[in-house]
Amino acid sequence: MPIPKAYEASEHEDTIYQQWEDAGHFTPTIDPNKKPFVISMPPPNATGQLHLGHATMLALEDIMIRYHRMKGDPTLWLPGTDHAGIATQNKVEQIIANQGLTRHDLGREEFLKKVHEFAENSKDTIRNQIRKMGASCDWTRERYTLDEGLSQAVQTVFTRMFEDQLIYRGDRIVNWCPRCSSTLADDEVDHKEIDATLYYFTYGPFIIATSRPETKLGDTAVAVNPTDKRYKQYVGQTMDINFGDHQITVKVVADKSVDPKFGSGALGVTPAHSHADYELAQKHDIKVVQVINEEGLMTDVAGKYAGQTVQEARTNFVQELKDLGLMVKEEPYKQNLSICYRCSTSIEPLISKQWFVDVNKPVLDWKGGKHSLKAVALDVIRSGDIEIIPDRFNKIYFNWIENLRDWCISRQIWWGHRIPVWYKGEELKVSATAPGPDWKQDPDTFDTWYSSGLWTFSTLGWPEQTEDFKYFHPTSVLETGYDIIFFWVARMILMTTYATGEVPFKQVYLHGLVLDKQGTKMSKSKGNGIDPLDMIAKYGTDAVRLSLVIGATPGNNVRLYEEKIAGYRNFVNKLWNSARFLLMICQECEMIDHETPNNFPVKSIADKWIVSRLHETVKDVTQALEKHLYSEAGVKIYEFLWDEYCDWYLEMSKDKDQNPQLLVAVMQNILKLLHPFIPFVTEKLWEKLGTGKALIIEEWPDYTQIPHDQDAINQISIIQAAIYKIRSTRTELKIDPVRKLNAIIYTGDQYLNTFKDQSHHLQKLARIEDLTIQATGPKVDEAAHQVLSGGIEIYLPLRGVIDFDKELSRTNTEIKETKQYIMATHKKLSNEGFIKNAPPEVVERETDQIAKAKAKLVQLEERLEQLK
RNA sequence: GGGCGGUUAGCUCAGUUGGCUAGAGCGUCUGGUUUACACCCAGAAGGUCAUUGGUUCGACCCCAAUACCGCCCACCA
Repeated sequence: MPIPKAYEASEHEDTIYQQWEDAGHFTPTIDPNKKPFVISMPPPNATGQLHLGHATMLALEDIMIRYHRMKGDPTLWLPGTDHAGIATQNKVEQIIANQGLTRHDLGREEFLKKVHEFAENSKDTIRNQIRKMGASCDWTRERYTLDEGLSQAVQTVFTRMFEDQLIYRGDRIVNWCPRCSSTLADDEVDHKEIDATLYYFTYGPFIIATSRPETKLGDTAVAVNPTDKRYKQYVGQTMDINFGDHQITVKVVADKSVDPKFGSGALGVTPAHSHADYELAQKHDIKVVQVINEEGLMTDVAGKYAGQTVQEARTNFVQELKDLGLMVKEEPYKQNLSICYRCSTSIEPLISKQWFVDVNKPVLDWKGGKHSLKAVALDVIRSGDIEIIPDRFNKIYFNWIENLRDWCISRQIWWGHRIPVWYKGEELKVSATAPGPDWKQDPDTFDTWYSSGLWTFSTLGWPEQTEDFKYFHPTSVLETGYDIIFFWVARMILMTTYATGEVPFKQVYLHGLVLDKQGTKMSKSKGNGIDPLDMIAKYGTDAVRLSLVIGATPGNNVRLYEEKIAGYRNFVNKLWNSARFLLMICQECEMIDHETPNNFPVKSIADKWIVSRLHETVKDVTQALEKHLYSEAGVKIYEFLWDEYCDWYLEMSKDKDQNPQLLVAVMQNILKLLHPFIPFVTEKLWEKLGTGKALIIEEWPDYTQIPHDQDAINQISIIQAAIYKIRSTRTELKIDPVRKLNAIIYTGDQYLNTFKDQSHHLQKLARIEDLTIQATGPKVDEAAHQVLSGGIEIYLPLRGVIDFDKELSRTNTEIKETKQYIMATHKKLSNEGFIKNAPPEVVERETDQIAKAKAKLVQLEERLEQLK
């Protein structure tokens, strides 16, 4: 039974996946004699849906994984999910908000139960969606950041850092999100430009400018530039400033960071609510007064404004300043507002007691010395222990690490790993469980990235020295989006080098963002998003995978649109149908060799040609994959299948010298090369055309085992050129494509045998009835005339059909073009520098080309004479 | 303010050690039921490779500057 005419992806994919998984093909065998290939899957958040970013990640990683598995490497792709502290908690808070509830209404325990339920549900969804993408990851090793073992790892690392005094608790200025009621790390703060007002008002003897007048109620200093003559007299003084009945006391300090040209040149310093001011305060020993609390309300310090929101206080205070006649002017001002990366609420910098990781303390044993986390994180890239692809991200990474401040790791949200610290009065103990009665645990949880920073090794059983950890760590490649380089990649490097003394991975491959056809970011609000699952349902996973991989280069964004996916669906169908054709011919002759792949029984020149081209393709694809050039590898095999195997070899096979064994042998190799890219359709076809073993665990082709014959390539190329010429001549002369023509070809001596051997292909593919092939011969009247490079002449006798004026002008045009080419090439060849400096093979090629063009020109000119 | 990326056919993009007369898919046009595939086949039209200068025997590719588009970091109150 022939297979159906069109490939219906949805009918096969789930079954095939199930077969792979049931057969255990995703689980590697540990072999101490072999070097493993390992990827830790970046864990999707346990919050819901697979999006195109995940799809890209899965497609690329699955290509790497399948390629290495076929190469015979013990290959581990470890999947999992991330509890995603703030993100997940926010999601659930939104859900209960619909019932008019807050997490505080439910209480910690009850709320966490709800989040847990939600996350478990999402995990199921995500797991199935990862399977839909065809990801061949080892589900037997699936992990979740809140698993028992991973929590153990978190506690162990915290304890060790605490003992190394790398972790400290202290009052520091932090980024506070009033809506999340939590701190955020510096890189978890986004920025948004807004139209704000810059207020200038009288402030004792100064006029100061600020966009946040309400914070001035918490000022403890005024800073001026040391060179600023206007204010020199005040420096060092302490003075009281009155706003009506409200008084503040400020110290006047000089600091060169103050720009005398901005505003009035005098800066009101609010150490508790600005990072920059906080640093000034540290430097000049300035008092810190908190005027905004953790709910975003004014504190008692603000006097009559106490209890008001920041916004209210601003409006009211501005009004009061105006009433008092203190307001000097208001200017429109572009302010770069800090907002929360999870809920877009405006961030309040404030002072809070939090846990920090010291990134500058040299406590880490690394390459025979003691170094800071920061220093090691820089060293691993500088020394090449870790390679970032593309390497332009090195600079971005260095810049971030170099400017890294101590990392605030405590969060006031509930969903996450609890900080393993207990208090009893003034006493403090680090312990996973209560050290005894009356001890109270720190209410805070860890920054999500603290636990995901351990992902490559916590998932392998660390802190136990498990067989998995010893064998599979460090991992080979970390593949992820460039938008996550700071959040995650940098954190993994910091945490892993500290905890294990190893790098987490040897290479980092960064992919770009998926954008729509106009190049804008896809988002729910814009409605321009493409749901990968819809596309899978419509076009099949294989097509979706190709559309995300081909045309994408590392670190660069890709645009995705439905027509593109449809195009790759067509490719998948093309493959299906070429296999269908093989099955039709092989069914009769039962000639499929299931036993000895890579046996290439060549008979004809065309056979030698396709095998040689297969050799080149296997080589190109393999080398591209080794260099992480996935798009290029995909394009190469795409073109080989469609343009050469189908359009030429298959067509040539519809003839007397059909060679079914070879057709199948080549197809088997094509299926292998394509399998990492489009695993489903290739596995399906392998059932019919393969060896009986599953394709997923077949051996990757070795091009050195495939014969290569340059002469066969040259011979077929010249035949193809002749066929192209005849076909285009027909179109130009508007000859009915169905009509058979006669042809006379003068080949010269070199190609006489080639043309004679291949005459049946010429006849068939160029639709030639009577074909005369000779080395030379007389000019033919009333015929279309074409000359191939090298002087091979083709006559198509068309008595009464040829328009001689047209033929004349066509010949003239071609003569002109050929002359131009000869002149350009001649110029190149008569340039001494070229002969001297260009590689010999380039010079040789040019010499050869000019000779061929000259031969062609002679023929064309003779023809012109004849036409006149 | 600092840094990065992009600019190649109507659209989306390839073009990795600088060397054939710059390519593909989609779209357009002309034709086409040939031993698979109309999700197909054959052919055609369409490009001063953003601009200017430099290096080189030779530049889409390297360097410098400019313009426009996009992104990241910093945060001058």
